[in-house]
Amino acid sequence: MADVVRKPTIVDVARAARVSTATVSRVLNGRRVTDPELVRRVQQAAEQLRYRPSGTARSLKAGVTRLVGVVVPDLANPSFSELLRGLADAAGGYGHRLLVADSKERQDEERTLIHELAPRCDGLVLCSPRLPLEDLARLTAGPLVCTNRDVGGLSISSAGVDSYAGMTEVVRHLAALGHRHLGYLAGPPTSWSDAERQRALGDAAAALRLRVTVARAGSTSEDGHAALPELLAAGVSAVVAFNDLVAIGGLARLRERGLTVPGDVSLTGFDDIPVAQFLDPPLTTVRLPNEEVGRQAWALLREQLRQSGRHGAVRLAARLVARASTGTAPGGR
Amino acid sequence: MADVVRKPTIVDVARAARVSTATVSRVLNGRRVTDPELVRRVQQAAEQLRYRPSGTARSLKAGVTRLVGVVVPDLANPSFSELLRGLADAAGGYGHRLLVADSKERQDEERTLIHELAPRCDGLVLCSPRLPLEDLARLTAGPLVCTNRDVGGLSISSAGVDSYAGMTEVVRHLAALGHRHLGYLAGPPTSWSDAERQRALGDAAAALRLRVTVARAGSTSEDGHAALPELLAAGVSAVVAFNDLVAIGGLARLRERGLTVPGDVSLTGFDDIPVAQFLDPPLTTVRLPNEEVGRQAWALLREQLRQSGRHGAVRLAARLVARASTGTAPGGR
DNA sequence: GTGAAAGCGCTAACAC
DNA sequence: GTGTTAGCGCTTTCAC
Repeated sequence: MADVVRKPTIVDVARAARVSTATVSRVLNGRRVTDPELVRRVQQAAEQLRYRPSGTARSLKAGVTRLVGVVVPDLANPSFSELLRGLADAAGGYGHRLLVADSKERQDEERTLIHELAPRCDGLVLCSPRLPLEDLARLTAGPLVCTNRDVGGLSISSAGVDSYAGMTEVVRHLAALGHRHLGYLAGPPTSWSDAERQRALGDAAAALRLRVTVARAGSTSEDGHAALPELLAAGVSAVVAFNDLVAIGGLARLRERGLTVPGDVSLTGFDDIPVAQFLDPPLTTVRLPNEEVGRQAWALLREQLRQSGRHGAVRLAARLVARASTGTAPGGR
Repeated sequence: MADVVRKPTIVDVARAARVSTATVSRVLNGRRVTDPELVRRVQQAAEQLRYRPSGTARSLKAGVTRLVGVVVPDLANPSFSELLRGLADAAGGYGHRLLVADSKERQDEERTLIHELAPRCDGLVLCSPRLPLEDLARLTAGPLVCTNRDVGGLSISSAGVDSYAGMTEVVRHLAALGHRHLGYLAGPPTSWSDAERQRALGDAAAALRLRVTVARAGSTSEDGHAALPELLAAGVSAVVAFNDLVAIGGLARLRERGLTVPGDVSLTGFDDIPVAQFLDPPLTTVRLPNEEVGRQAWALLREQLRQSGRHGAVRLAARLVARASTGTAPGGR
């Protein structure tokens, strides 16, 4: 009448080794057990039964899960993959694993996921959350870190990149090359990073007396490819893309139109994804330390895990990487 | 003497609402509770205490975690991101979440992660595991699915892409264009997918009486960029890359050398990552349904979750996408 | 030094 | 219909 499928528990091991469950626990956790005979019996029984202690039971007993919940708008977006890698590595160093979920850029899904993940984790990292601030405010139950997102005056930790400064550099770079009319291929409407970049673009352009035309694109190459003609029609001499992927789509469209880069039109991206430097021409872009953002997110979460209420904000520098996709404006000086 | 930090438990809610814990549980789980007054009291108490049921306790009671452990060699690799997305989506539809870990292409790390994740999940998905077959065989404890990996005669489910057929198509395509000497930019040495592609390349080339030169590259654009000269020195007329990223690096190197594609040299990738079609020239490659592999992995895992021991194998078709990076061989007919 | 037993937070039989 | 209670698998006092 042996249960064939049931996983062996500590009781089974104890019975097989003819010791108490306490002893099994002690042996398996390296606590002091003097009698070598008992140690041997326990190890042998555990081995033979292929016993694995239940992580759930351990978590319940310990009161912590050693799990970090992560909500991402799009798992397939390279920027988030990099962030995830940094986060996984940093948290892993402290024995914490990642419970990852994809919100597919949808606010309702994001809300649902947050509520579902929170009770199963020690803390949450929300990557570029699309949720409005007031919703975020209601979440202040457990340890929480937001990345690349303004958290207003809320007592929420945040880690991110200084998109504003990065974009300012881009505009200055283009202005110095004589461009007077810039086109912007905008990102997802709910993205705070996009709002931030657009704000920097507007401010810097105003200060330098540049014209700006904005076309709604998105976050993929298809989006950039589709939206670029609108900018061309407006007569821009330089195209600033929300990110590298969008820039790549724009670049393809420019080629289709028989336009050369940077001869006819200059082009910039944002992110400096690995392929950016291998494009033709190599893409002028802004390097974002996404992996480091992930690491910092963990550092901030850890602070809260150690002492609840300790929140902070980290803003990492983004710097312009000038390559060959930008050049002097056609009619410029 | 109120504990400020302690999270409220079901007992706290029961006390506050002056009912039993069973009633709290029933109300919160939508079980039948007739007295509307009780319902109201419970809801109010739960609300006010900001009560969240412990996921750990629920898991322990239920005997399942609703968690799927996933081990990936490199989180930042686009192919894995796509697979992850498909897996997350499919599993999410059944209320399961992903516990993701990055092995950084290291066998020992992979082994460690498997042993750490297994006891915390209902099942495991190993993406392109680098571990030798004999190690894999020892893991046959819980539900397990491997992706893009030969599992020999082991009773392990596997989902993957037919790289062999895909690569065979590539070689035939190039042979038809008159190429007689192919160069291969090989992937990571421990990758089974690479071995499979290389085998197909060898077989097809032999059948068509083509010469093949292999250069060790890797999985990144840098690797392709670095390894390409070796192939040029050998005098190949077409370069076949392990994947698109490697191909992009190779493409950049060809341009640096003043060579045109496909005029002087033809080039192919593998994966059809989103940017492939936007390159100059658009890359001839093999489309891999990575997201679908993720979905199938879940389907196979679910089979095992429903009935342990039910394993299967799914092999998805990969098809050649001929674009402009391949053309007739320079001296060819 | 080892075993017995309490208890982590929850759900579901069972009793009333 | 609601309350009482056992028990999920583990760790860790507390007795002996």
